[in-house]
Amino acid sequence: MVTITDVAQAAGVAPSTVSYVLSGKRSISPKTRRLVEESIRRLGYHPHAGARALASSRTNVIALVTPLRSDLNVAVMMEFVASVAKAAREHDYDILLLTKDEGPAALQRVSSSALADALIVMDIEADDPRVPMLLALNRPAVLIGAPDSTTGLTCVDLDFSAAAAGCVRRLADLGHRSIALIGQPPGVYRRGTGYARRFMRGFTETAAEFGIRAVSRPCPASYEASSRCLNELFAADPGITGLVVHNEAVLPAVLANLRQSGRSVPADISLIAVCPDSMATTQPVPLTTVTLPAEDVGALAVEMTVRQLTGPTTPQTRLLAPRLVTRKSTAVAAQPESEEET
Amino acid sequence: MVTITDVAQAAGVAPSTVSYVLSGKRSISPKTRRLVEESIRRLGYHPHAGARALASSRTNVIALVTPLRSDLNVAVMMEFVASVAKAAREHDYDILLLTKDEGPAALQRVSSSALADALIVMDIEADDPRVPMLLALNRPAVLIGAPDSTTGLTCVDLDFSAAAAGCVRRLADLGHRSIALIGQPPGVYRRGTGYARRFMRGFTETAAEFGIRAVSRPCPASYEASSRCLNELFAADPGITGLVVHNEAVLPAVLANLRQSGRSVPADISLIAVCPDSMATTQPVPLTTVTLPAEDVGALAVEMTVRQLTGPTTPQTRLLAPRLVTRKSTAVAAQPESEEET
DNA sequence: TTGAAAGCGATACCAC
DNA sequence: GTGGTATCGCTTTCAA
Repeated sequence: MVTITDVAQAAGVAPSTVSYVLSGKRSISPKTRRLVEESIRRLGYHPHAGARALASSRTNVIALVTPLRSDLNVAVMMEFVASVAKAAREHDYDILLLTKDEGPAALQRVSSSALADALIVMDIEADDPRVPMLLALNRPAVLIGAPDSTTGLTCVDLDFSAAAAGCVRRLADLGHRSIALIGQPPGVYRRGTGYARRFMRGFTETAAEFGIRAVSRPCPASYEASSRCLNELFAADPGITGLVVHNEAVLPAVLANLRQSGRSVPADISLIAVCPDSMATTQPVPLTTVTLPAEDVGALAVEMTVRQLTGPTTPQTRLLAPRLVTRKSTAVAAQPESEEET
Repeated sequence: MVTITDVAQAAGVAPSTVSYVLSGKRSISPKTRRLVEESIRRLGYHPHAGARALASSRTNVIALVTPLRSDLNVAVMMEFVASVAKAAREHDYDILLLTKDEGPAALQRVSSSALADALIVMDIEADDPRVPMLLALNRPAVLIGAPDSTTGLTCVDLDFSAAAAGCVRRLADLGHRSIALIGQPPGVYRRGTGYARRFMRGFTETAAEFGIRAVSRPCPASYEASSRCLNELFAADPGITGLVVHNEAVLPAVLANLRQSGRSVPADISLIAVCPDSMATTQPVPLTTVTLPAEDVGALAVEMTVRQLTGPTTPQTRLLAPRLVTRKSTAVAAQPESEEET
């Protein structure tokens, strides 16, 4: 193994000098710098992470806590994880992967054993057991998502409320007066996962503002459930012409159902999906979607983490704007028979 | 911060004794053990990972290299990652997450800086640039997947060849004499990703053994591409009654296409999909699938890693058997008119 | 601008 | 069965 001493000897300087060249914490003569850097490269020196952590109390590792088994939104989840991983590397941090099932104790363990300098925690529930632990740990932390009470917490999230509002506004602008939302599986709301609730609330409220009828329903991830859900929605309001689907898994099922029941998209029903772009283009009709800027969220989460690591910061919650991408599943509402044309 | 010395003092023993209680590397009197364990719990002691790594040259971390951005098989990928993470924790290891884009240099970095004791590398290509690096590093490593040459490597993978054979056999048993395969996107084959090739080869070869006609085609992940692909397959052999889809992304698209072209599943076409169970049940017809035992693969990869860490082992490649789950998308082939009934 | 040396918190060897 | 202590490789203070 190549140590700092080896490098120092090769360069004819003291180990401390090598350390300073690496850290940039004091000025080094150009000549010495050259010498040291040369030796580092020649010997293929990489500082020993453990030794460094021990001496400096910093690991350059961020723990990422993510719900790996959640069937919901696997693709979206993955995008978050990927963007966090990428952003972390850009700041010279590595990612230690913890799963949500490990619970609050895992946070404790990682923090106390100095495995990571900071934590990024995903899939936050309304009353998440990991939150009090996080607060107690007193380590830099960023939540992706937000619990009911965000006091003392730094949170980043998509503005799901705005996403829902955007969907409703678009449908309203197209002349739809009766719209429906197919939501996430019931369990997601039951657990109080923030984004699902916020989306549904935003949907209902914005519809109210626009004075249009809106019904919504959670929907389990199976074909039958989605048929049932769709039927219930149309039973509740037969005049529905606009549909928002906030449930990736049943997206193909919903489209198949609509077709089978003789409703064509977008002629009869305008549909907006909340999903990654990749899913939008593998459906029979390219879907108008609200895209969740996972890339930005990940980058921002890392940035806020690094900022906390660099100096004191004040807790804040930042909500990112969603993007509405228009494709071919939305159209102007058919003229209702009751209204007369001028 | 609570150190081993604090615990030792609280328990009235030497630090080394605490260390031995923890590691079990020498016998401890029941009384001392109680005393020490008590103090550990009371003080909430967790050994400092860096200090431990420095003194013992072991980190209890496994680096997992995974292609986070690959659009293909996100769900399946995630299952692998999840199962590796879970299995690792069961062996008291943590996971350091590296992405494939970081390339071979990342392996080098992680190994040289002693961030991890071993590596698990996913999504291996025929001539993967990470493989020579892995060989050079001389660290315990397990590949999930396999390159062309596996000399000196420990690999775990699904037996995609057997998976394909299983599909063909099933279709043949049901009386289908003309079958087709919709494969992964062309890029996957071009990169020489082992599993895709092995599946396609297995498909063709087994069909030949059974003396039935088989055509296959890669398929890009878009609706249009999948229509085109389907058309081309039927153009190549209008008599196709059995279809294997080894491409999650276009699965809904293929089903929609079949329906639109008036072919019903399973009456006219028997379909077997290679995908996670969750996708099988959100389609209009519950799909007969070949399920990839991701859970087992992850567990086995970790186990083989840990074994290497524990003692000397001989390189070996292990292929796991796929599971064929019968649902409702497969049926006995319609009696061809040309053959007469007895 | 650089060097010497004291820790950081464990492990594991050597004594007893 | 237990204790003392050198050691791991690096950072950072103190001195020059």
